[in-house]
Amino acid sequence: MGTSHGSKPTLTSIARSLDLSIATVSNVYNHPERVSEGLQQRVLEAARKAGYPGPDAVARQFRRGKSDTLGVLFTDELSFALRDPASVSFLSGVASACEEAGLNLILVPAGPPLQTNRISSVSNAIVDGFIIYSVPDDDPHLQTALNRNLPSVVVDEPDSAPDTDWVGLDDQAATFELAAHLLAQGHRRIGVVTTRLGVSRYNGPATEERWLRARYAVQRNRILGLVNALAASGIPADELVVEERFDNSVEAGTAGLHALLDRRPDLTAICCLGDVLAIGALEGARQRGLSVPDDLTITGYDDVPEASRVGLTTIRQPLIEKGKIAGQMFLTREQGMPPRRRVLPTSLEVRRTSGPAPLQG
Amino acid sequence: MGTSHGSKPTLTSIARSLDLSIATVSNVYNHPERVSEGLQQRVLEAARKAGYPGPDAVARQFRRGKSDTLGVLFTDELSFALRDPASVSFLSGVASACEEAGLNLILVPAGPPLQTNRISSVSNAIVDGFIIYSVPDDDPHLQTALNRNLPSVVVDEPDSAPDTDWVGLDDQAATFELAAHLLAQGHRRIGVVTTRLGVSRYNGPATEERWLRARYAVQRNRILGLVNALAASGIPADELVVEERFDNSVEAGTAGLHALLDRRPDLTAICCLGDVLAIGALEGARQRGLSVPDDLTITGYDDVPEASRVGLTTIRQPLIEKGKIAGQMFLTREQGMPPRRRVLPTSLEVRRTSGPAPLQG
DNA sequence: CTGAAAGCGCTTACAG
DNA sequence: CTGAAAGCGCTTACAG
Repeated sequence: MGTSHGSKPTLTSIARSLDLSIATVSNVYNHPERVSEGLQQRVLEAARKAGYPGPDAVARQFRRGKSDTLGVLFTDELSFALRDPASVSFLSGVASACEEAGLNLILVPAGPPLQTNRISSVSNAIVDGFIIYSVPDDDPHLQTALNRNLPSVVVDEPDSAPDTDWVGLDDQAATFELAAHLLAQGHRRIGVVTTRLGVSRYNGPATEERWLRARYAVQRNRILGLVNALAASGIPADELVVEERFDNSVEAGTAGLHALLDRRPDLTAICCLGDVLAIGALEGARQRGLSVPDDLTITGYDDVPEASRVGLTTIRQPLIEKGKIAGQMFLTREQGMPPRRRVLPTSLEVRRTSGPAPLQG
Repeated sequence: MGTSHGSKPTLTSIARSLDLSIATVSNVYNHPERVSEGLQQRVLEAARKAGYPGPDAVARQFRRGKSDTLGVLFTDELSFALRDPASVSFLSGVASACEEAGLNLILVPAGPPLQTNRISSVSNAIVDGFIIYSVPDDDPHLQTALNRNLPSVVVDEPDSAPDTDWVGLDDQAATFELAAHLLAQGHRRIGVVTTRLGVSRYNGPATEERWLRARYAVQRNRILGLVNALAASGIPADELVVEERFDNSVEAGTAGLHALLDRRPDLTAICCLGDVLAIGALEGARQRGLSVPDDLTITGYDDVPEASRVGLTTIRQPLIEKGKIAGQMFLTREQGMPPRRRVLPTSLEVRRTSGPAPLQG
């Protein structure tokens, strides 16, 4: 294309070459109805010849004061978040809402810890607002995002962020329902595989003290729900064996199951606090020659697409819907509106990986 | 936070309140080493009090001329792309590369057709360059992106875009290998389930004429590879039965398998041109009471994570790696460099869903 | 170590 | 239907 003689074409250079005002050229792109047909054609033609791709995006948004872009803040490395089908389904819902509204979507990793006055990704992202997805309590990036004073909605965690909209689940109630199901099936010795409870890498048993102080509200509430249900049946909290894995991966689920069963071979049910972990646990059971659910019950959480295909008993949450709602909350937020709080329904999906507790050998 | 008396704080307002130049305040954020410790503290303190979140992102990037943001252009609705684990793995690789380089990632849907001089998402996105992911030949959004004269890399399709880097596979060679495997196992009557060959919604049989003209290079080349291999064994092209589905989903795979088998119950192998379709086809076989691979061989393409878990015979491509390479190509592109072309290796993964052709009944 | 000045490219009232 | 002018908030040489 006929670019390249001289400097980059701009609105100004096009206007000058046609002996028009820059306002008119701008109008051709922004308000074509204000410009006569003939002039429009002349301008577009000149632009084409000059290799002018239309108004510069940054300058435009600078002037207009908005970017038509929504930021999604992930706690984790992006590449990790994208390996978790639950996050991906959520994101897909956000994307639907964005597309309808003509918004672009920018993925912002919380990434490495902040330096005090260095400009981070979160500060640097050009967005009209944030969706903050599942971030630990007191995350510094969360603060940074909130400081920008843009309309934001928090998803899942932290469970109370001041002055922002929130959408998430009642995790305690949901796991209570799961526990009730397991108890009804005769399970008494239950193990839990959870993802990280703290921000630094740790894999191993999690004491009650540890999970009670977990910086991730979701995991904390899920375990709490389980414990409360057991307590209601007279099973003390320290009966619940919890194994923690930093990563949320299939491999972590397999490893978690082995760790649990090595420690307590008498467990009859393993509750994984995410489907990906559960799928890994299923593989672990296979490796040990245990048949599911006859020898061992395994459950998940989230109901990702693969869960139904492998027959996983799990707690369903409306992942895509959650993303759509988060997007909508952003779109409908208005100045001075009080923060909204939206609790989404969950349901227990009983499938093939859970069954009655085996009789004691 | 103590905002809200008067207008939004800016670099200028902070500078004025401290009786400093704006350059100094800017330096506190951008070049702290140029400012004395004491002054830094004073400025940061004043900023905190005023609720100033640091230099405005748009203004900053406007001035600097770069946005530290990479755009990924998807052909499809974003929400669809995110439902395809192959795209997601790819994206995850791109994200890795971006994170290392401190880039943000913006997801740009090609979305609805362009109006001539209206500003589209692609024009409006604030990015330093594009990764163009699997877009049909002659896509107008591709043109728009390329017109911006930003460093861009095309992934998979179209297979020849002028003046841009490209990364993808040798799809013909890859499917040739697959066909050779099937032929060796005695398969002669082979069906194909492909995703869309054109841009408008169509589900049904695809004639040779149709797939030869497919606007999606990937599908075209995969089918061509199959046909060539069959031809080499004396099986004419029109022996290959191709069923097309617009969506790339599990459901489409199931429907595709049924359509194929309703039409030609004597098929012994079904090649799905994507793993998600193959997973759906597996379900279809189950519904028909066919045992895989004894009654029917089913194969996929891509080797997404779930493929190995269900034992799917498939062609493996390095999805995450592909994303990383695309990101790296963008990062390492330099002015005046000739376009680079990177062909990634594929390999046939023989697993449990393929086997010898059943003897004729 | 700190400051005065230019200017990035555009859109938007407003006037004619 | 077209144009002159202001100004969005910042960073960067450059000078002192």
